[in-house]
Amino acid sequence: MPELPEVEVLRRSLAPLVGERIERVEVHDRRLREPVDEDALRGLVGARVESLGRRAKYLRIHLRRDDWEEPRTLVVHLGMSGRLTLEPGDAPEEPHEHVVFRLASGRELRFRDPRRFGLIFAARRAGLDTDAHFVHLGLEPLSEEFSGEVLERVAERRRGPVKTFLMDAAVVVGLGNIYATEALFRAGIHPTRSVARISRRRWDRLADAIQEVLRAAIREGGTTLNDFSDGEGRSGYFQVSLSVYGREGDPCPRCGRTIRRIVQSNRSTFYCPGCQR
DNA sequence: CGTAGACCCTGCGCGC
DNA sequence: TGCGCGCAGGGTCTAC
Repeated sequence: MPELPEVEVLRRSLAPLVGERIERVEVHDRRLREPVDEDALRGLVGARVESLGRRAKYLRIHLRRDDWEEPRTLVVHLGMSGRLTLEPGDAPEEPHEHVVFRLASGRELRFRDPRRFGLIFAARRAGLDTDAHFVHLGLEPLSEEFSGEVLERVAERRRGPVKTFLMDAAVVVGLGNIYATEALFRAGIHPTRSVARISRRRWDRLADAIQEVLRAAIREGGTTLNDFSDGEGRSGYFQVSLSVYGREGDPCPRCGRTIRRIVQSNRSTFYCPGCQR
């Protein structure tokens, strides 16, 4: 469900969390991508939310408590079907609500995830980037150091199709199936093209296309295909701006040729045979 | 070492 | 209407 734009939209929508204090933690089902460490989460009671961050598709909720020697961070990954919402405490419990944080204001932060590919854990904030979940991650695409030049340099050590390359978090983070697909359309690059056969000019175009599509999606509140919503339950609108993703058989918005679907590494890829070479 | 494929899990929409 | 199948926005582990 969520790629970088959706997690970023979620992060921004949860601004009202800042200053809140955790009063109680309920773990209803520990079976997620990794078993939930119930004790570690309950150890967060009494902590106050200081700020909200993001790395790749991971949301980071930074916490402080007076008697802690160092701050901790609650890390949430939504997997394919996860949702994190801030709700009034009297809202009815919904299916698959695995973890619920009761807050001092009476509101609740609820983590719901039907498919249970998501993840939630607490860690010390210091050195978080050397945690096993983060240490291997590649470039942040919306950062200063991201460019066609770096992409090209990383690609020198790699082979295989560019779509697979873009979806490898060791290369660049935050791009999933939708935005990797859309960025390639915008850059006019065929998804099966080998990374060894992409010119410097096209790497530049691709880096620009990645940043453009991510920024546009954030602006539109993310992509809601089925069930994405931000922390306040609002849907995104970027799905109407998708050019090729999910549009097999439709005419290409640019040239009118029929959009095709293929499978790469077990994932659907959509592209225009006219515009992408 | 890097890459391709299977796998984790539930729900939904489609065709019969 | 009911059922089986294929598919879904992610990440990790294994076998080459």
